[in-house]
Amino acid sequence: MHDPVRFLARPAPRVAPELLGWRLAIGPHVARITETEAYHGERDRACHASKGRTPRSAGLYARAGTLYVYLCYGMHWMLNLVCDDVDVPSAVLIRSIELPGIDPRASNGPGKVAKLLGLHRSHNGQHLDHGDLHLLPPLVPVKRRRRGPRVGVAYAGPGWAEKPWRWWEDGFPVVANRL
DNA sequence: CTCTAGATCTAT
DNA sequence: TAGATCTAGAGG
Repeated sequence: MHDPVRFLARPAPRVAPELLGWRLAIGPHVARITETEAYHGERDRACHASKGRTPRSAGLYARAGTLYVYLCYGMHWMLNLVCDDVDVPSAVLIRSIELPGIDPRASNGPGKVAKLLGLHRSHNGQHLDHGDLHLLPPLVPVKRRRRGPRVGVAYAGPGWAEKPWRWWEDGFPVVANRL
């Protein structure tokens, strides 16, 4: 099952751990995904769809393989790969990547990821099948998978803030959670 | 219309 | 630990 879109067409919490090791290709870059985070359903208080379908969250309800790219804190673009079926808001945030010749500490954070890959507003709503960003199956398998709570979602409250929906490859630098 | 908080990062 | 920088979404 190496068709990227079909691979993504499942709930984000199931896709996110398996997405480690897959590669993002755009222009001259081929980045290996080393950290992911899942957001799923309107009940997930950390998900942008927690307030229902709005102009911003609409993309989360699109078909698997759609890109959900949004501006965070007024200065960082976040790349999400939409998952699951149409009308089910579900997506995986790409938190860290590995790029040839680049220090892993320079590519460990969603803001850095988008910046390094040159992603911004115009990529929002694009689809993997028709845009300039492509998802390729793993070449180098993931050695060991680690799991923990999502970052920066304390506002989501009990039950959602601590949900261990973040995964990363052991050995790669991870951004510590803030309290 | 106004206001606030935010899926961050960097420098201090 | 604070400041940069901006916009979606809620409330009036």
